Amino acid sequence: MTRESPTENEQPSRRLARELRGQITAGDLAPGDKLPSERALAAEHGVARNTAREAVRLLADEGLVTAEHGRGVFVRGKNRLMRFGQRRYARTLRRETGLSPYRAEVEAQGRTPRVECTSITRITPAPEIAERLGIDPEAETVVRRENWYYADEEPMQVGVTYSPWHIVEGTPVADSAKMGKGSLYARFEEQGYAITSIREEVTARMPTPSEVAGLAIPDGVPVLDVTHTGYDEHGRPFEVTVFVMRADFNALDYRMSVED
Amino acid sequence: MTRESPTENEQPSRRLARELRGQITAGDLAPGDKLPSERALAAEHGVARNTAREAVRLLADEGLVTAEHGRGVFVRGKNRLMRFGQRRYARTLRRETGLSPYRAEVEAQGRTPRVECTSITRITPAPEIAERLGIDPEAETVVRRENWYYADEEPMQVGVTYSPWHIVEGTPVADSAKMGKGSLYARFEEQGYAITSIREEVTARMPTPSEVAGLAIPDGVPVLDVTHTGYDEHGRPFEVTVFVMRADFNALDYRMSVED
DNA sequence: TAGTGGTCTAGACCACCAT
DNA sequence: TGGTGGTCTAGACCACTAT
Repeated sequence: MTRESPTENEQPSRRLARELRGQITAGDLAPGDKLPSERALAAEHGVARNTAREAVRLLADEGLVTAEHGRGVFVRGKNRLMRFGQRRYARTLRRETGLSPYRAEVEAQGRTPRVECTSITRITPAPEIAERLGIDPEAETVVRRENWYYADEEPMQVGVTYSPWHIVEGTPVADSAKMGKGSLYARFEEQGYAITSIREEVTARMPTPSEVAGLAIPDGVPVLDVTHTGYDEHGRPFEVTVFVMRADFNALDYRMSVED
Repeated sequence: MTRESPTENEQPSRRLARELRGQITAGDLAPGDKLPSERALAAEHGVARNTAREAVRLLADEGLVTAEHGRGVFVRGKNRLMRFGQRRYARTLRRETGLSPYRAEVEAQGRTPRVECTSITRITPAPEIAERLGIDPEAETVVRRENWYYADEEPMQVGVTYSPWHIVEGTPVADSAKMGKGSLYARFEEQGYAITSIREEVTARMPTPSEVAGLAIPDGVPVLDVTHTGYDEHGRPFEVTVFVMRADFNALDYRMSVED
């Protein structure tokens, strides 16, 4: 599969990257190990520092190493993945643990979860949101609720939930002071909107500069972009949540039957 | 959300990147437009060529532009997404159209699909595969079937299917000459394995060098990595397929009910 | 303070593309 | 052929980290 033999006329930066990659995959450089400094690599291999730097950049783009300013370049470990699927919304999970699915998943990994609602505003929905909520964006406003999800104080995900104003007006969903414990979906259920079916549209992309800053995303790590729509027992959509997750820490796990 | 105001002490490369990004998002530079050459950008903004180049690299990493050797740097258009979900496996789709779900999706977009099976081999499965197939990797071999998916001759996905030898021995699944038309799942069904439920584990990552080469993936485009397991009516797994898809052309669309 | 990565300069040559 | 991006050199200064 992966061809790792030297090519003729191979460029110095590629050659150096290939050598380092080999040491990483062979285990000579283990996760957490520090690579030689760019200056040392340059001297040892008889290239300019910028060339050694380019080699390191290639590895960073592949997600194999992470550079830390002033400290060095380190081999990235395999990260524990948090897996989220439709069980995220299961009622039994909420009833048995009293925990939101995010908290349950993080605690299961022995880490400390924290969820912070950073803003609740009332806005005119973007067309994509209004379309999924089945409302007229010019006639109805929505409540926009931004949640940040941390594990051991490291940011993992951002979720922005949109819900029609007429559904959440006066409820805890629209007022952080009244949210209480447990899942957002418990609050929806109390308002008569029990989540019964969902749609999840998944894609991946590189993070925007503000996402890099907000989620502290290292180089070479993409994000999963999940647009989730929740439907009640009558098939009516009542909330859309756009999740942005670090792809190196998060995965999705769906199990479903195949319809005829 | 996105902060695009100049910062004090902003670095020249970031400043130039921000200006170009602004022109792109404002529409002054439309999809398909060519950016000024690196040398022109450098001269116009009074920076070294390497600095202009760094600015372009930042935009490429965000997926906003693509550099084409010898031609120039171009603004990337929004790509049509092909959406795949559990309907991919629905029997009615196979029966009504006689097409594989991939072909159906691509034709629906007015493009020309092609699927090529590049290799069929019999191997000892990797532990992750054996685990999902519920077999002992030391006691049983699997058939490995590699399929490449194209749209207008542009590679979109690779899918590698693993199935226990005892299930596919002597069947068209293990012999490309006998495959015939239609979906692989039609062939499985003929062998008594009707796909009834599925599990899909989704994550995203940057492509490996060989994936970059094989799928012709531009800079700054991640891949979706989907491990799919197919189960028959008795809940027994009979095939695992690992899909690698360009994230800028592919999306996943799942609809499912939430269990109690 | 010494060592690290981050950025920048001002050149050079090469590989690719269109004309 | 001229213009483009791709790479490389050999320096320089800055920002961050650890001691």
